[in-house]
Formats: sequence, structure tokens, C-alpha cells
Amino acid sequence: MEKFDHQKIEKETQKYWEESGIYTTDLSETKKDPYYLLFEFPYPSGDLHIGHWYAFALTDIFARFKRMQGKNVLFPMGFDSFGLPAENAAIKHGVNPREWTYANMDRMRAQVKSMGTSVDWSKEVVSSDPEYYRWTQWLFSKLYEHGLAERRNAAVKWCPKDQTVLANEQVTDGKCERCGTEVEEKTLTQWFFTITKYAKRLLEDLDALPWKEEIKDAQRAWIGESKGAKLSFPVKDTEVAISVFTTRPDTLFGSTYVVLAPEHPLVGELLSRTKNKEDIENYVSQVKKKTERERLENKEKTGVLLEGIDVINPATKELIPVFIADYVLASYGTGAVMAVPAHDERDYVFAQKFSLPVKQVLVTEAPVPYTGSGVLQDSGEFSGMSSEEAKEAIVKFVEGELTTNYRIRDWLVSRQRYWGCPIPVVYDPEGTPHIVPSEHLPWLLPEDVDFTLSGKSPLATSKELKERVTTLFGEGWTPEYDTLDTFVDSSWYFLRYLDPEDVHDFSDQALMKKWLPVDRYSGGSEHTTMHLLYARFFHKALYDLALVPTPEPFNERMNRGLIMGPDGQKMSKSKGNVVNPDEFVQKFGADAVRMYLAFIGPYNEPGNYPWSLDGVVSMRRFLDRIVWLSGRLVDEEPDAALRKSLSQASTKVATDTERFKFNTAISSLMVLVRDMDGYEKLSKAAYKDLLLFLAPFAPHLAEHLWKTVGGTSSIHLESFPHYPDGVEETEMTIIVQVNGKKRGEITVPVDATQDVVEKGAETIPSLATLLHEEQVIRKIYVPGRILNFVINKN
RNA sequence: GCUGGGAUGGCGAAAUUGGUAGACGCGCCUGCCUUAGGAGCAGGUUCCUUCGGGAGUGGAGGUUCAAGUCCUCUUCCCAGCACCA
Repeated sequence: MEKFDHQKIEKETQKYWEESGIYTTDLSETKKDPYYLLFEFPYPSGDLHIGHWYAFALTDIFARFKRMQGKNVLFPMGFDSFGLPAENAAIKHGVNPREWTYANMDRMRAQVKSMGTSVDWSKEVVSSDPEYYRWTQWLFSKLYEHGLAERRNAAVKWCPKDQTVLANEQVTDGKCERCGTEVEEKTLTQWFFTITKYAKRLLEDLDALPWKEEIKDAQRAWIGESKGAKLSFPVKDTEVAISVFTTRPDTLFGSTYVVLAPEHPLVGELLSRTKNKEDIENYVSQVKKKTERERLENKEKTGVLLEGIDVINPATKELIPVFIADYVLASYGTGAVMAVPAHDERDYVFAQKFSLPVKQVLVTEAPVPYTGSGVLQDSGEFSGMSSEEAKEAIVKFVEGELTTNYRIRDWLVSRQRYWGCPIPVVYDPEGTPHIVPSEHLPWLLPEDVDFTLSGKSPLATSKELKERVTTLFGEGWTPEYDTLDTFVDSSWYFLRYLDPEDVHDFSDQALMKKWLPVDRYSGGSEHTTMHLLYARFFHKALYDLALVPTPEPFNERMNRGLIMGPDGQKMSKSKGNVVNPDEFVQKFGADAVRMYLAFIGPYNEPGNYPWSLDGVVSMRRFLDRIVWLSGRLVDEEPDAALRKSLSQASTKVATDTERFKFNTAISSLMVLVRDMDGYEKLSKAAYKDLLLFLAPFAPHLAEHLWKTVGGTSSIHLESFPHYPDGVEETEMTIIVQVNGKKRGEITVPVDATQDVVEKGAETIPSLATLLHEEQVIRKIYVPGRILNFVINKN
């Protein structure tokens, strides 16, 4: 059998698409419904692997399908081109990060085109272009003006390998999310976005989003709401008090000591009043030396008593001791807790170790510590109350404050790295920060820097930057040397796609009104509590500043799965199991590779699929078969049987593609092709419909074959074939069961009554004997489907 | 530990409201055609079987004429969170 020349076809069709400009979206057009389909813009790492195909080419199937459904589809792409790898490559190979990055992008553009994607390149956005990052800087200044960006001293995570601070989200199990190095804790003055101010809305607005529960739940867990109260424990003989956060004010009468985090600001203040100053200082410095991981792994509680300091339990008025211990986190709540050893596991363990009194204030038979709720005892006038009632009553009694705490921390956006967006801030001689006025934007990244790792911001080595600041602002003024977390760049890129050339604004208000929120956003599940959360926050902040028209950036979201190496392991260079798609594309064609990836499983479930060569071969075989069919076309209308096959395929492909079940959509195409294979003379009209079904999946071949059957313009401008009423059936198949087990089937006219069906069923030979001998108790008939005889088993 | 998701052939997976379990594909088996191509064609392929049938969707119960699907208990796997007061 003759095989088609995929290389020639791909080259021709890609050239035709590029010249005809059919994928350029007119954003202002009003006749069609706008449909914004977004995928996460990639980092230009240089090596395009099979995972990129999975991300881009499969989203492209959906873009093409939506176009054929008559939508005005915006399907853009760009590059998240700031970031560490460029800088590391620069250090390792002595190349300029900019040159490295921009060369990679050129290569990747060509590769993405080779997949047969219908990306509208006229909307391309590159986050490291000064004309892009000027607006990142401008948006930063807007957040700053409204108190959403602030500079403060705080305990932060530090990656010793990458030599930069990290946001909380970029640390997993105490390790740097990027390089896996154990992070350290440092107290530094850094820039933060106050995402915690939006915690409540980020949480509440999730309810209305049409996302999968698993994605929403992961965000809910990350935001981590807990309702409780702030209570004040006065320090004896002073004016100060220790404020604690607790979710269990009902157990206040059982609080027998108070614990401060080692980094708590009061520690310094109280130090002079203690009798064991040295011990305390030793403990605090010891804690500081530990990595995050060491603190987590050491479940053994450590701590030190503040000798000579007592605080007053506001409920019992008793004097209780104060400890410093690293099981209390400075960054959560007030950085101090009231310890109730009888009703909290951690407090109990600590109390055992330091021989502290354990006072039970809930009636329970359960062994201490009992952490559930119950009825109070030994709690003064509140004894006998339920935990629920007592919570509010006790907070009122001690003049506390009901509050809600969130687990999420403010987003640390400073990075001590070179290849990022410069933070548009300068400092006056007193050290007060000032935003760089918009007339000086873009605030360019200096070129004369030494970006070898020193632990300090590379920008500090730039003479040009210092001179620039002195010239523009005056003697004694200094620049900010840190750059922004690249997640800031990616928090708004999808707004820029709507108006990428705009020199007066970050995007166009009218177009945003028309196109936002993004209809569907496809990406990786690793971004659930990173990019997806940041972008929602950023968008809400811009919404509050009346800069964007919607409170949420994305409507539907789908997380795709992962293509594993042929060994079933996650692909990585170090394991040597990275699959380079180029070889397969060359041998079997881009269409076969696309279709195989689409066929391996449902696209919207983040499963893991091992790459297999055999699958691509079979997909190529399937495409060959479609080409062979073109040799037996006749100018005839399809017969009834074929019309039925076409109708079924049309429904199945449309509904499955809509739900990202590309695997079953393709399987129904295979069934259709098998049916067509049964015709020695095949209706050309039917074959044309097959090509239309195929077009989103195998865009090159469909385009090529379309021309051979008389198509004059691109197949990708055609409508998806639709069979509104299906095909009229004359017969139906009824499954015959005995006691719920299938025993046979009969075919009857569609208008057959139950009687007719029963008569027919009784003539089935194997059933006839069965029904004769046994007593039929009941007959259940589900019209058009099932006839079930219930017989007496004896 | 908490939260969420899941478990279906040798493998990837299908299965509207409970109504033919295993579509489609891989792999494997048999045969054909050819010849050495990661080929093509036809048929078979859940398991067991004395070829009549019997069993079967992680396990044990239950509801129902009928359960992969609903309920209860349970085991294991994956993901997220985790000293968060």
C-alpha cells in the first residue's frame, strides 16, 4: 500500500496556513462569540520535549474544534522568559542570559509551528521584553500605591544553592521547589505582595468557579482558614501583654503556660527582665542555625523557660510561666500560643518534657490529651457549658477578639537574581523607598553586571544603574537591587495578549471587557497553589483598582497529566529517559504524534502515561487507512447504514472533544473508518465529513485531503458537521435477561410493544427451556433496552 | 495525622439517569501474503471450564428484578496539606 508523504504535506500546509493568516484572530469582530483558550506560556528552556507537545498540540485540538463550532477563538502563545535557568546557563557557559533566552525562543517557535498548532503569533508576548516588563513595573507601582506591595523585615526562606529568597509556595517539604536544596530561614527586609488581605475572597470566590473540586480543595487547603480568637495575657509587673491566637478559647481555663516563637519581637524586650539571659540567647541562636527541614523533622520538642517572667491567665488570674520554643511559628497567628496541655497534643508533649501542670477542663473519659470538644469543667462560671457556647462567652469574658486566621503567607516577590524584572524602586538618602515614576519606565535591567553567585543581588555590581539613579534622582539616592519573582510576570500575561503592542496602557479596556475572563485555561497541576493562586490574587487586586473588568481571571481550568519516560519514570535529563519528539515527527508525522498523545487517556485528568513507540505506529496506520479510502470515492449520497455511522461519530466526537475526552473521540473515529472500510465504493460526501471530524486532530492531513476532494479554502474554516436529529431507526435491540443476567438479545421493530418483545424473547432456544421449566414470577421491561425475567430459583 | 482523588484484562483505557462490563488501541496467539519493514491482511484474545456452563470491576456485607455505578465497613495506591495553635 502506498503511504502518504507526511513531510511534504506538513511543509505545504504549514506554509499555506502561515501565508493565508487564517489563525489571526480579529479581537474586535462582533459576529461570532469570542472564545479565549489559554495555555500556560512556557519557559524557553531550549529543549522542546514530548511534554510540550502534550501541552500545546492537544490544547490546539480544542482550539480548532471551537473554531469549527463557529467561535471566534483567541489562541495565543508567548514566553515566560525571565528566570533562573538563563542565568545559570550564563554562569556555566559564559553566554549572555538574554542571548541564550532569545535564541531558545527562536528555536521553540519553529518547533511549536511544526506541531501544526493554530497559534495566533501576532499576539505573542515575551515577559523579558522591556515593552512587556515596563507594564509589570507599572502594575507593581499601582499595587504599591494602594498598599498591596510593601517592604518589610520578616523571616523568609532562603535557597543556598540558588542564592535567593523564595516565596512560601516555592518551598515543598522544606526544599527549594526548583532545585531541591534544603532551604534556610533568614530574617531579611524584602518586598511582599499582601496576598493575605485577599485570603478571604480567594477562598470564598472559589465556590462559584467551575473548576474541579480537587483543584479548589488544594487551594482551600493552601489558604487554610481557621476561626478563633485573639486573647491577651498580661505580663506581670509590666505594661506589655502577650497576644495569642487560639481556635480553642473554650479551654482557656486549662492554659498552664504560654509559648513564644523564637523570632517573636517580645523576646528581645523581655530578655533584660529574665534571670537566664544567656540560656535564652543560646537557644535562639541554635534555632536560627537549623534549616527548615531540621525544624520539621525533629519532632522532639525543645524550648527554654523565661525565668523570672510570669503572665496572667486572663480567665483564672493565675500566674503562669512563659517559654520560648520553636514548635511555635513566628509567621502564623500572633507568633505566640496559650498552651493547654490537657487538650492539645503538642502542648501535652511539651508539658511532659518540662514537667508542667496538666489541667483538664473538659469532661471526658478519653485519655489526656483529649482534643475534641465537649462539656466544660473547672472553668468557673462556664463549667457545664458546651465547647461551642463557651468559645464566644469566654472570649467576651476576657475581652478578647474573635478573628479568623489564614495559613497562607504574604507573597515574597524579591529575588536576589539578575535575569528578572527590576523592581521599579529607588531609595532616598534616608533609605525611604520611592516608586520610579512612570516616565522612567521601562526601568531597564542593566547590562554591566557580574552575575556569578555571591549571595548578593547581581544588580548591585552595575555601575550604570547607580549612575542612572544619581542622575535622575540626585546624590545619595540608591537603586533597589532585587528583581521580581517571575510569577509576577506570569500573573497578568493573558491580559497583554489582548493588546500586545499597546504603548499607552498595559491592555485595552474594551477588549478586556469583551474577552475576560479566559474561557478555558489548560496547564499543569503543579501550578495549583502557585501561579493559579498568584494570578487570582493579582487579578482581584487589579479589579479593585478598576484596572480589569472581572473579579476572576479564568473561568474553566483543566490540569493535564504527565507524559512519563518509556521506563514509566518522570522524564528527566539525569535519568536519560527524555523522549525527543523530533525523531517520531520525522518518521511518522506530526499528526500521528498528536493523535497518539490525544489517544492515551482523558486529557483533563492528571494521570501519568508512559511513552510508547507502538502507539505512534498504530496511529500512523490509522491515518494511512484514511488516505487509502480516498482512492474509492464516488459521487453518491451515503446509504442509511453509513448515515447512521456518521451521525453517531458526529455526536460522539463533538461531546467527547468538548469534555477533553480526546481518547474516546478518536476511538469513535476509528469505528467510523472501520465502517467506511466496508464500502468498495465510498460516498464522497461521507468521506468529506470524516475529514471534517478529523481536522482538529490531524490538521495537516485533513487539510491536504480536503483539497483532493475539491475543497477550495482551508478545511479549518469549515463548520463541524452536525446531524441535528440523528438518523431514524426502524429496529431496536432488546437485551433479554434472566434474573438480571444476559441470556440473549432480540431485534424488534421500534414500535414493538412489551407483548411483542416477550413473545420474541420466549422463542430464544436457550431461554425457551429455562422459562418452561421454571416459574416466572415477574417480568421487568425497560422500553427499548431490557427485558428481564425474574424466575423462581427452585 | 488531616483533606481530596482513585483501584476495571498482560498494558493505556471504555461504560448518559443503576440496565449487554472490558468499546477503541497496544501487546500476545493462529493463519495468510510476502520477504527481513519499528511492514501488510484475516481471525482470536477477561479468567476458569469436563465446552453444558461457571466466575468476574481491590476485599467483606447490604439495597435492588438488575450494582463498576447507590449504602456501610475495610485494604491499598496517588496527590495536596501538615508542629498552623
